[in-house]
Amino acid sequence: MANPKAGPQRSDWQRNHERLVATAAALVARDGAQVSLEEIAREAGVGSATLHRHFASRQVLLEEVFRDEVERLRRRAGELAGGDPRTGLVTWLEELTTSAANTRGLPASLAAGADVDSPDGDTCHGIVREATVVLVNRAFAVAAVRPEVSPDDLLTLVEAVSRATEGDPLTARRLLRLALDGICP
Amino acid sequence: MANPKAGPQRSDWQRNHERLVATAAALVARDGAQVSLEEIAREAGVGSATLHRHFASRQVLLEEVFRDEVERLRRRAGELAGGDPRTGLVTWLEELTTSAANTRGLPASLAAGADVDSPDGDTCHGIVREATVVLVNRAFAVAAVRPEVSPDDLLTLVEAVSRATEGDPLTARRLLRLALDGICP
DNA sequence: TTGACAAACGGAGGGGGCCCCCATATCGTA
DNA sequence: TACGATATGGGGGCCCCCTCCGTTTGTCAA
Repeated sequence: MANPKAGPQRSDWQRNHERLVATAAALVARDGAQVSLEEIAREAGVGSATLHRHFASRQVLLEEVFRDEVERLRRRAGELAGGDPRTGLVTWLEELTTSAANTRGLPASLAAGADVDSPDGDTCHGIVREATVVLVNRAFAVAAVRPEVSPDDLLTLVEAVSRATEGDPLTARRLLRLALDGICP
Repeated sequence: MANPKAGPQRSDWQRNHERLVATAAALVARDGAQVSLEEIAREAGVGSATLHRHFASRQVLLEEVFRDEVERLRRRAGELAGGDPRTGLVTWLEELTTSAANTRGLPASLAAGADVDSPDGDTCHGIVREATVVLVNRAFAVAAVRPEVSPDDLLTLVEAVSRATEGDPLTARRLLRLALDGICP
């Protein structure tokens, strides 16, 4: 239904789709990822059946809500992959954490996306994961990261920290630095 | 209602209270902290009104469900406060993380408890927090921890990691060690 | 322009959850 | 045993998720 490969849809379909995503973005930003789907439909001026026809699950809707921000992050990772591997990875993890802590609902959505078994490029979690893998591998190559650390470890850590500090990017950033540097002197 | 200072309650009150906590413990262990309160009441053989009369909120019920495990942890912290400050703190954080990751619903309950403004000794979060403060202060005294690290930072980190790895204590432990030691060599 | 068909819509309802009201039942005691 | 305080639970209100199905709307060919 929300299939990007599908042919041209009717104009009302497209209009409603956009209205739903925009409304969902606003309400998720205000109330978090658990906001009522009924309320999103009401606010968008469509019946709840329409919402469910467009998005098979809450997660599918959230994926679309956060797609732009995640695309921005992906491009940023591309930039960082051109510079110093160590700085690049650290900056990436910091900016990812800050973005997630700043974007209500994103940490929960990224974490939920980790449990879906669709190709990496198809989910927000997958996109972030691919970017992280690239930057971690570059850091590995110059021994800037402990060898026993995996990209998924780092992702779990980032998602955990940003979820625990949702709405407080400064604390999120501080906790991430703590984890990166270690607790002991 | 669930006030421990209250005088002797009627026997049926006490019986139902115990049944509810025991049933809640079983269902939370099976399904997590979001299990339906109606189901707990049904399974315990009481009306849902009775459940709400005994526990003003889900959080109050969870506090009671996890009280024993948290008391066990508190005692363990007391033991650890007698040995080496550095080892004691690290062991404490590891065991706390492992316990939380192993106990379905506990991470969520601890995190939720952080937002309640009741005295530290009254909530599971508060009890864990007091224990952590003691051990962190001992570690501070021998400079075994970076001075900019606060007990609440460590708690947030532990709660975040254990929540993100709920049901997988090995990963929880690995991620905690990572954070304690730092990501880079 | 119009007519016909596929595509899309939305109200309504079933199933469930949370919480509370109040008529009823039970416990402890005199 | 009878009485009053204490505790119970069914049922209802309200909201949520999701689907069915009768109705509307957009599109395109004639």
